[in-house]
Amino acid sequence: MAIGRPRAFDADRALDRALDVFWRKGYEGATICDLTEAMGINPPSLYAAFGNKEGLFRKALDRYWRLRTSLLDEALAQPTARRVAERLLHGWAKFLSDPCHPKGCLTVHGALVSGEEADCIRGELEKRRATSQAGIRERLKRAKREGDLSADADPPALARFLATVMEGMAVQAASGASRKELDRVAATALRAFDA
Amino acid sequence: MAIGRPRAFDADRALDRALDVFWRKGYEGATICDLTEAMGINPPSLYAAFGNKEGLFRKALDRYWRLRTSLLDEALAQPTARRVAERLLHGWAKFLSDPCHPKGCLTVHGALVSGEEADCIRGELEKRRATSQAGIRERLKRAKREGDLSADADPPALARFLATVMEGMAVQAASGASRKELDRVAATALRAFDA
DNA sequence: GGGGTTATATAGCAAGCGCTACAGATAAGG
DNA sequence: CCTTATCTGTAGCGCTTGCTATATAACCCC
Repeated sequence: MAIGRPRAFDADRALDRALDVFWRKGYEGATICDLTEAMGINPPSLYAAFGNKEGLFRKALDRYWRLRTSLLDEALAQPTARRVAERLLHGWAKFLSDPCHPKGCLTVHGALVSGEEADCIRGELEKRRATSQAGIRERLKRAKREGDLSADADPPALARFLATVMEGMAVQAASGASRKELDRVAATALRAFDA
Repeated sequence: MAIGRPRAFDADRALDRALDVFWRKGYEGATICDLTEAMGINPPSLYAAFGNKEGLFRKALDRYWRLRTSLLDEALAQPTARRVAERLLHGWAKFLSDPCHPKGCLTVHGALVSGEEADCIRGELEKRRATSQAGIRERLKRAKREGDLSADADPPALARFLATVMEGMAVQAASGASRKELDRVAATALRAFDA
């Protein structure tokens, strides 16, 4: 055990609470007061454990990203491009409307608008979304090489399309769209694969 | 001419400047200082002319909405559902990447995240996006009645799909997507109509 | 020119922001 | 026990926010 007075809260649990607040309010919308209240601690404990607001956000983002990445990986592991797209969009619909956590997508919420001080956060989120899109693109390239995607298909364009639909679905979810409505959007988008 | 000292600035021009700031920074990201600087006036002039920050935003939003509505109306006036969707998405791609104004869509930017005080703004923007979607839906219903949309088509689902793609495109545009990339997304989305 | 009315510029308010100094509390090592 | 090290709670710092009190300037009507 480390020397000194031990911390009186569970850092992982506190991080989950912080993620919930950021998820609902965005990076700038979440105040230190909101966060400490949700985490059940006082400001000095927060700063001692996580550095500052940006550090806390980055650690919470890592937790969020694990959720999102597992979703993505599961989809990319499907055997065909069509199955990948299906799993991606319908899994996303389920995720966005899951009652266990706030509606919408943290990276989309936080990435759009900000005062100047949050520019680096916006950059970070943009980077992560680009990474996701690149993962889909590479998977579709492979599908084309393997022949389960037609020879005249355009993997980068398809990947961007899927990423765009997912981002749009996040906006819809944040505006109150239901699971059923999101699934219908997903099904409609998938028709672009059948054409 | 009204009695009293005349105002020394053009309210319409000032409103355009304010719109530009809100468009780039969002409702909360735009400070009174940003706004007054861009508008070339001092705070008391702003408050005398527009009430408060929220009032200024609503008036700027009305200007923005005129741009967006004219785009929508032009698309909805096309003779067939397919042509409507084409015009909608490609017009939107052009709009989002127009170098004459900031990238992205004001209603999407402002609508996602906020501190509590901006809740009513978020509600207003949600309402406007819902209105747009409803306009598309009604046009597609008409197309179905008129027979240029197949009998098994689902106008509400198609309208939601189009709105979702448009919102996703706004996110992409805000993240730096080019006109060409957005047009390719639009083209891919349109394949859902051909299926 | 004087009175009334409205805009302007300066300057600063109260409130909320992210963050921290400080003192007290709780542990380990001696 | 005392010392050292770390965490906790209170209280408040400096700064920015949206907004405004006040005094002055510019216009119309008489």
